[in-house]
Amino acid sequence: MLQIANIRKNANELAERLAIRGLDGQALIAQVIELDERNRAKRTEMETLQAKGNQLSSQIRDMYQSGQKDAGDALKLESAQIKDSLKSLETDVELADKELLQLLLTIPNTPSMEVPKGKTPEENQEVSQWGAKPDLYDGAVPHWELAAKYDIIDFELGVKLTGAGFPVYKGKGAIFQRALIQFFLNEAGKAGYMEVQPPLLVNADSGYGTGQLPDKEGQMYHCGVDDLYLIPTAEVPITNLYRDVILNESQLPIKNAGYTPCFRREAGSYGAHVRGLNRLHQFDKVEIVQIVKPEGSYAVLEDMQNYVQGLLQKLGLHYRVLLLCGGDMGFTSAKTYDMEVWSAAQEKWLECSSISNFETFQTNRLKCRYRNAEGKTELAHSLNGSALALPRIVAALLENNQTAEGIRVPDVLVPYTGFTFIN
RNA sequence: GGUGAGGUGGGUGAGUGGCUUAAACCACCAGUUUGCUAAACUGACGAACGGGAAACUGUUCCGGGGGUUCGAAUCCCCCCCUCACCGCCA
Repeated sequence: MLQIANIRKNANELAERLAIRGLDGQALIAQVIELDERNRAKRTEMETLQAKGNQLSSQIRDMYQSGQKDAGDALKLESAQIKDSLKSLETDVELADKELLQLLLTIPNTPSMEVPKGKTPEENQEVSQWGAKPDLYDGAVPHWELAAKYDIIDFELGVKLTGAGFPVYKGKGAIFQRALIQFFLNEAGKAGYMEVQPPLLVNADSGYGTGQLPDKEGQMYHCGVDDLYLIPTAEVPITNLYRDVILNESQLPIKNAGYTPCFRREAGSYGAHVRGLNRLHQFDKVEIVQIVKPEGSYAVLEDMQNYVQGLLQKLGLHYRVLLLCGGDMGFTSAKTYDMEVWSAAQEKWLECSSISNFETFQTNRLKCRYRNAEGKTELAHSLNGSALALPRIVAALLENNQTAEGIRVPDVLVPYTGFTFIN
């Protein structure tokens, strides 16, 4: 959620930034400011009256204590009248605040000025590419066929147990997944991220804190009996560790990493492009999260982005880095890089990581603040990124490394798998 | 699931209707002094929002929501959560 104080102060800049998403920023901001001005006038009126009432109350107290009972009784009447008029003023202010809040909740984060304008994925900017498309041998097939051929991932079995999008990993397939998770976690540890194991179910407050609620309500699995949500990403529980917290400046930057399964309903996305591991309801992911001081947050975004590139390079995967255009960014992000790996047998790019700076958009909701050098509390900036999401990495590794003899395991993973070929 | 006890500032925790501007202690911060991984002393120290150029000032906030009252952390009602014990159980 955008900060109202910031909107008041930097109206033009924010309007311009919203326009990067293809929205009418001027109109939105103008609407907010108009509501805000109206609300503040009302609030001042209410507070003046409250002050008067408080003053009367202490006068009444003094009179009773000095034995002037009649005078006190007279003031009581006046005080009761003030209370009456306060009642309607208070509801007015409450309604006005609610109206403003509702409006603010519908406004997405303001893109950073470096974000390209645009509305569709085609307008994303390719920043860089690494590696080259592998030359596959003649018998090369997509990963879902490899999965069946080597009996490492069973999609039908998952359908029996649960439904589509819940695959069962078997044998070397299961070990391969576990090896990747372990590799990603160890790398994160080496890069200074503290590992956490958060709960996989969260309450509604946490959902609101990181912005999944009310925006993406339908995308999360919900346990009605206990009113809890299955996490769609570790971003939710890990970032919410810092909800309602005032940090000391010396604690920043906070760097956390966590592995969790992720659960997504993916309502409405069916079709050929969801085949195999391309889109699942349950998948594994290692997530990195940072809570930092505002002034350095964009440098941190670059660090995180470079860190994820390093992982892909160690795995030897051909990838490209995209700077998302305004219209393709998530609701809460100010700047997002996507990483896409090349899937050699499907001959297309697969998104495997998304790294974003949220500036104060999440921390404003989370009330995640820190005490700066002057001792003032200030909202921190939050960032996160996938490092990495497993299924599409697995898909790319299976497809790109397939040979007539089997699937070659990348060197960096061999210490974790204990085998060099899936065959 | 049963029974009981609780929810107060960054933390511990006092506070049963107005003198609370929320005590005290701890932590954090600043300073002084002594000097070796630090201690002692002194001082400052809740948050959000509003008004003001500023000094300053107003309002709200003691789990959440209602109510009683001129006045509520304090009294009443509803809800939520936590802890302890018992039961069940990995």
